Amino acid sequence: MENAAEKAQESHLKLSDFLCFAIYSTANAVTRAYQPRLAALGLTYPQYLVMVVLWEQENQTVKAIGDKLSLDSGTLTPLLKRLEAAGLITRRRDTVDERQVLISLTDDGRSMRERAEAVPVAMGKAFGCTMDEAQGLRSELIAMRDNLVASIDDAK
Amino acid sequence: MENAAEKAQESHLKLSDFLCFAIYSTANAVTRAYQPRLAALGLTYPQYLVMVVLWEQENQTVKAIGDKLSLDSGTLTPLLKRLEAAGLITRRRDTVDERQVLISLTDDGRSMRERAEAVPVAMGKAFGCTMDEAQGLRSELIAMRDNLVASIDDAK
DNA sequence: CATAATTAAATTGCGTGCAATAGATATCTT
DNA sequence: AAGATATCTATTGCACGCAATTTAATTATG
Repeated sequence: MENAAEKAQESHLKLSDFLCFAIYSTANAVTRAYQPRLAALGLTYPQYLVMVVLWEQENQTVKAIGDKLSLDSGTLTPLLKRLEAAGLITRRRDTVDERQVLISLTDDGRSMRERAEAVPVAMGKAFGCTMDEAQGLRSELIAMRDNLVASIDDAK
Repeated sequence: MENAAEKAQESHLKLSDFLCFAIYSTANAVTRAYQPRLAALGLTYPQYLVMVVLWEQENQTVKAIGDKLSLDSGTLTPLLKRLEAAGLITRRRDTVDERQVLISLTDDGRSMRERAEAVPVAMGKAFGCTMDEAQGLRSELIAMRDNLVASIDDAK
């Protein structure tokens, strides 16, 4: 038989209670769920996110894309090279500030947007929740994410 | 100028994408936030999850751990080998059913639990939400994850 | 104006995730 | 009992994420 102290400890380390794990495993499921819907486009989920960002606004720097997606150049540089190799984007140095690399859409990349419209429709159904639930959940997650990010420097 | 149909598609596209992205970017932030808190233990976040599962119940098969964490042997086998190399677990074939590999804790792995108690406490603070909010969010995410997983086979 | 500090992107190295496959073992079917 | 089927783990290959470092270019500072 366990004593009270051990029970209290358990309540902290129970996997089933972990909000973190819920976020982690749901994110993995999101990536897996996107995969068959993106297969026709030949995109991975992170690549799709970059395309969404570029469909919203062309001609962005790597830095600007990274800020929007919270990804650094270590992740983006090879990913963008793959999108370039696939003929969807172009990469060129900014002539004004040569530290920067400007990412633009090719005609193929731009025209893919139409075919991509079906993806969020299918995913919306897959989530199986109402628009209101989705909005509520989204704003709670963003608030939590910002709290987490703010806490990281303190913990170092 | 866009017509009404295009606008409707766009707004629907953005909503569902943002929920997916909120989950995705929050999960990335979770991993980054755990990192400094797990550094003292020498664990990555997925490794920590495996240890939590084993602290709850010793002597589990790779399959059982994988079911609880929704990870397959392609992810777990190398991860478990690293935990073994770190002296935290042991791996041995089940003599009754030799397809299975049983994972157990070493004394070092078992005793790490005490030091790990501080981790969920620190993370709880980092999330910056009440227990009730966390529980509510957790159950919503799990429900959504299960919907997503169920939808994957349909989409293939 | 020189140089120190900052910024942007690329590179390196490591640890996931996961699809696809292989190999060994166990179970089912007839 | 024999062959087909299913299960479990390992392996291979690829694409992230991210810390740490490097290189090049820009800006700030004395």
